[in-house]
Amino acid sequence: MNSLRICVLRDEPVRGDGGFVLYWMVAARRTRHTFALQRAVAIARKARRPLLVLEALRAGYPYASDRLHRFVIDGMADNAARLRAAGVAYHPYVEPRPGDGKGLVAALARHACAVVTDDFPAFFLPKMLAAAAAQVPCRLEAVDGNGLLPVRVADRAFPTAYAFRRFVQARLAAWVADAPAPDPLGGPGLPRLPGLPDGVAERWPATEESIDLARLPIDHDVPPAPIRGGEAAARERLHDFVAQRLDAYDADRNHPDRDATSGLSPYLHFGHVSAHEVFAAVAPGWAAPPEGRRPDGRRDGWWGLDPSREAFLDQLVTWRELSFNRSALREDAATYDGLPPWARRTLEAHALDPRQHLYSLDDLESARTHDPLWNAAQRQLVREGRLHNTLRMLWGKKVLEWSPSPREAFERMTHLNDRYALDGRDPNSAAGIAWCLGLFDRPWGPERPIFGTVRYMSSQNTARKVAVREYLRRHGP
DNA sequence: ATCGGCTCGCGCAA
DNA sequence: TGCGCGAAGCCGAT
Repeated sequence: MNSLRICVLRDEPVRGDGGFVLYWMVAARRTRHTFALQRAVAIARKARRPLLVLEALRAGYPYASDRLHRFVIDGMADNAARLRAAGVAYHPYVEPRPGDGKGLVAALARHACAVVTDDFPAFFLPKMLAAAAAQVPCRLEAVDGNGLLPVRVADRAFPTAYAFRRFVQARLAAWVADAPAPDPLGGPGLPRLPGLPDGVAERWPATEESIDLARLPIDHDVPPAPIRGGEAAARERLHDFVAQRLDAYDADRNHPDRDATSGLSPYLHFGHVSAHEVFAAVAPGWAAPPEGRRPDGRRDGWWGLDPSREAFLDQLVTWRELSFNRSALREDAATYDGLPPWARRTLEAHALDPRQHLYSLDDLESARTHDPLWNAAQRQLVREGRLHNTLRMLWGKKVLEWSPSPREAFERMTHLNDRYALDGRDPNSAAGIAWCLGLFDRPWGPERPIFGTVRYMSSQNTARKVAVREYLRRHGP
């Protein structure tokens, strides 16, 4: 495991007299293909101490809802089964009320040889980690298992996919070779942990899969999504995609009426599957581009694979990792102010243009606009927790067109996506939205009202280019 | 049906 | 300094 993956937040020797090594799982919520768990196991083996995995879910984080909670708790059931079978202590904890979990990590860390956790460059996790670092009295490491490349491998954020592709193409082969262990729990067993430190289980009791979400102070107006979360569902989804849909990905992925996308985004977001495992399933044995291929930033043919695999890997590697790189290196990544200067310039020059349709956030949230295709997209987001890629672009463009200002449009899109999308609050998802306002894109003439030179899209043209009849029917009122 | 122009910033070649 | 090129577009001319 490359040292760029490990961020030492508290640099102390591993305590020989600790009761266990603590892995505080917050982002890579899985037991396979995970650098963080692998690191925690390695420290525990060397110290000959048990491992304790704490998987926590707060109640008071932004947008906490039945939907997001259900998905994470599904994953906890998988992790519980796997870890308990491997003889590793596992403590799943869902906060009953905001703040109740305060002190749990510190209470465990007092007895720990060292603490390992996940490094995730977005949402409230960096702040939570910084706060925890002040409470943990022993060695604390945050492990970056987000992507094929460590998120901090570059020292700058890239402005375009083209520029990032050049960078990735020159380095990817080496990083692909440095993959996490498929099963970090394999090999010699660890000593068993006799029990949690006194008082911990009483004050912070373990959560059951059957927990009653209705009793939690979270947003009950966003019901669970129609898909199950967790590592097992993620793996099933991955293998189903590779077997059933990958071959037609290039031809079908942009067509809302065809069931052609991978649907892996929510699982990647919650760490129920790793980018490495997805990569290995899609491009088994891939080690390097064809002989003599230059890292020129071009998309086609670089991998030496068929067009469908190349198209999917461009999503998984170029676009996803571009957004993680941006999220880790730019403080303003998740804000309107983080848009490229040309885009802000042109949007603000048109901020006061008259709007033909001006909707309130409530109109948008309730899918009450004059545009049936947009309403269908919004209903898919609200009902299913996802939004087809092709329509997400159109969806965002129209939020810009129908909002009082570009800044307000950005806030609304972020709100709707973070609240309803299972993969909201993720760098990749956030970049997909910001793209609608010019991020990673280029200007396109002619200059238009509201958009300026930001790329324009119309529902009419979208419906002309791709079939949406079935989509409109399925996501009708 | 296809084509060019619209427009900006970059990386590289010269 | 010039040039080619880029997430998925749009529109009008041919």
